[in-house]
Amino acid sequence: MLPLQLLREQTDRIAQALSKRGLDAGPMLEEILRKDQERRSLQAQLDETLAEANRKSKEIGELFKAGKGAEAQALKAESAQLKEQSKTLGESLSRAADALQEALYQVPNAPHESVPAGQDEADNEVVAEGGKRPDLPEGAMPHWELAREYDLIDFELGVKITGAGFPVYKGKGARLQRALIQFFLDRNTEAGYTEVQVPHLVNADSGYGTGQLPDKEGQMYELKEDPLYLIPTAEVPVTNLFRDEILEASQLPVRYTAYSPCFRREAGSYGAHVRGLNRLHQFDKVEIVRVEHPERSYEALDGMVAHVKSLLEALGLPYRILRLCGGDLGFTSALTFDFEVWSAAQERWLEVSSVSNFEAFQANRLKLRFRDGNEKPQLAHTLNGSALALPRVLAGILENFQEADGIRIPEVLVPYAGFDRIQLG
RNA sequence: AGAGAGGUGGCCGAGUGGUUUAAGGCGCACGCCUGGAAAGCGUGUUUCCGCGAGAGCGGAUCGAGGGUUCGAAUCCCUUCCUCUCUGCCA
Repeated sequence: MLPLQLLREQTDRIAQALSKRGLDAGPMLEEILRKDQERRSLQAQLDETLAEANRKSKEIGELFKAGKGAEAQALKAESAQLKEQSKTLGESLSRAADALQEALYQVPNAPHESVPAGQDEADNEVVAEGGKRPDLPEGAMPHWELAREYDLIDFELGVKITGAGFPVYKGKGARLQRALIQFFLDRNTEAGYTEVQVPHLVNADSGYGTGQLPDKEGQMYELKEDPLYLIPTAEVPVTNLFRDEILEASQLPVRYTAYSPCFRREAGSYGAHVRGLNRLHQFDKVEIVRVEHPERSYEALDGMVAHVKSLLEALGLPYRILRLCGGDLGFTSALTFDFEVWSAAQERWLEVSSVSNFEAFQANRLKLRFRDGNEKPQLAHTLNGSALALPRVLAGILENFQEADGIRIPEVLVPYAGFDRIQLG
């Protein structure tokens, strides 16, 4: 949710920025400002009425104390009338406030100035490319065939116990997955991120805090008996650690990393592009989250991009970095860099990380602020990124490092995995 | 899951319907005092919203949400959480 003050003071700039999402936000913003005006006017009226009622009540108290019961009775009647008024005003005010809130929820984050205008992923800007695409041996296979060949992942078993999109990892497949998690956590820790373990179920307040709610509840699994959601990413619980918090400026930046499974309904997805590990309902991910001073958030974003890049380079995977265009940018993000790994056997890019600066958009919902000395609290900036999402990294490793008689394990993973090759027999 | 006790400002802690304008203490900030400091003294110190150029004024806020009342931290209802005991359990 964009801070209202920003919308008031920089209406044109925000509208301009939003146009990069292909959104004609002008009328929307005007409507919000009108609703804001209405709310403020009602607030002023209500405050005045309540102030009057407060004065009267105090007077009544004093009259009673002085033993002037009759005069007090007369004032009571007046006071009761004020109460009636304030009740009506209060109802109007909360309706107006709700309407404003709802309208604000509809506005996506304003893209950063560096975000290119564009409709969809075709308009994303490639900002870097690295690693070497392999020359695959004769008879190279996509990862889902490799997974079957070497008995690493059993998709059908997952279907039996849960449903499509819930794979069962076995043997070296499971071990490799665990190795990756630990490798990422270790690297993130070395880079200054503090490891945290957080709940995998969150309440609705947390969903609102990071922007999964309202309107996108269909993307999360929801429990039937309790008002809880399975997390679609560790971003939700980790960022919400700071909901309703006022930090000291000296506590910034906050840097956290967390491993978690992620649950996504992915309603409406189908076809060849979602085969194998390409798109799942449950997958593992290691996330990095930062809370930053507004003046340093873009510097922090660059640092996160550099860090994620170093992970892919350590693994030796061919990758590229994209700056997302307005049309492809997530609802809550101001600037996002996506990382993609080249899937040699599928001959396509697979997204393995998304690193974003949300500026004050999430902080505004979260009421996440910081205080510099004796200054008034102000909204912090939040950022997060995957470092990294497991399944597609696994797919990339299996496909890119396959050889005629086995699969080579990246050197940095060998100490974690306990083996350097996957082969038959 | 059952029974009981609780939830008050940055922290501790008083407060059973009306000078509570939330006592008192600690912490913190500023000032006085001092050669400098400590002590001492004084002032200030929740957050959000509205009005205002500002000083400031007003409203809300005692876990959350409703209610009773002219008036609620205080009484009633709902709900969340914490602690103790019992039960269950990795």
